[in-house]
Amino acid sequence: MLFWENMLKKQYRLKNKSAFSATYRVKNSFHKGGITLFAGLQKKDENTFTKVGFVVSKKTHKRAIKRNRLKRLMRESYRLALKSEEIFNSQKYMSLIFVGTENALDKNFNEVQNIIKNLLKRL
RNA sequence: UAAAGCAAUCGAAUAAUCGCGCUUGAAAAAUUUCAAGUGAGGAAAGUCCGUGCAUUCAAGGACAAGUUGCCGGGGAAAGCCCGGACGGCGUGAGCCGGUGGAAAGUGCCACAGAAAUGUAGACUACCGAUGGAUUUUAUAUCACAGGUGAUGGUGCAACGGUGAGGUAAGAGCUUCACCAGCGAUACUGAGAAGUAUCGGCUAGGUAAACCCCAGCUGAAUGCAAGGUUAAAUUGAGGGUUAUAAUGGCUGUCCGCCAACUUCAGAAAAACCGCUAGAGAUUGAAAGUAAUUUCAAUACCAGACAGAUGAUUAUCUAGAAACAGAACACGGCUUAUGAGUUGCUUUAUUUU
RNA sequence: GGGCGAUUAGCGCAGUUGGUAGCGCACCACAUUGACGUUGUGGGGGUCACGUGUUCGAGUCACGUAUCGCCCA
Repeated sequence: MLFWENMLKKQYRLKNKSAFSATYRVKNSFHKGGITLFAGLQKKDENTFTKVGFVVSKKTHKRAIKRNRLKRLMRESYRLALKSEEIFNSQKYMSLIFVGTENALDKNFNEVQNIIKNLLKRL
């Protein structure tokens, strides 16, 4: 289980549209501070990777740079959480999706990091 | 020194740790690791113009439709750029301008006003010289014929304006002075146009109303264009290997896993197009300039749930603006913090 | 990435050759009623999204900007 160190390369990302909609359909979600976490089904096979997606919709804000900024912050927070092994039960799920909304747009890195840690705890 | 104008430039920097896309090489072995290199903008934006490129239709001519509109030059082209003319704004450096034709034709010009385009005049008004009538020839008189367009509390605009002469009253009245506008001729200029002289005295505005003239344009769809390869049906996508096929789910039995129907999805993948170019940087030459030509140098993003981030320290204006490539390019427009450089103007002070 | 459309009173909408901006609901006042509602009469409320231009004069014409919505997989 050493793949944690190299997490967030392409292969650990959620990619297919079908996979996204499948995760949404489980309806297992948590919300805090403008970020919503969707979790998929529990794993059947321990050897498969947990895949992650980050979403900030175009309706959240018009400017691409602000949406990109939030996605990067969320991704970095998740990466650091993995590295420090503060991930709790998150690896039991096949997929996770973080959805950023309007309230999270102007937050800085520390705030986003705290929110994401909190969300991971609650899983 | 202050306030302005124009042009250009920059678009925070350095170090450490962790991390990402792409390319190349090596290892491992079939997607991982290591190393090296490289990795957003002046607007990448808006999609307002114009191209290349691709597919489909058409292919000759004319009309229609659209579009542009001072002159010359540049440019692949452009609602583009440069230089000039004219007009407007500013004390000035300078800035702004969709700037052909209203004397081919049509429409419109509310309200007000006598009248809104027809060299008008019903009405109001002035005159009664000329002719006529009354009368006594003259003088005088007139709801006469007629003359006039100066007069009219209008209006954005009233058929050139102001002053003088002139007349019965008046009038550009081929009377005068100055001004405005129109036409012709001459000269200057490549041309737009400018200057001078002469002429005739008037021709309202609107073409971002129809229109006329001149120039230009095959039409439609946009890289999600389009091409190649592979696969053929899922219920959480794909690949490889191994094992089982009286198997799996369940403690056991029943039941379910075929097919059909219904519901919910999906039509998924890989490669090409894809970045060597109406390019970039530097230098030289031609030109007032836009721009063009020549030489040298290097190859400098290419993703597809979509790569540039986080932390710390130094620095600073104290965690700097506007803002993120998605086939590519030329423009235009809009957003933008703090500065820096050059030239010029105006004002003040000192010498 | 590409292509369209809309913006007028608190809300929903009209507004053609450019000439003082209207309708319905809502709101306010009065009348009717013992009171409320209904009904009737009257009234208020507008930067015509914003800016620049054309014109004597722009909701209307032209150009630019902003916001909102729709379509193409």
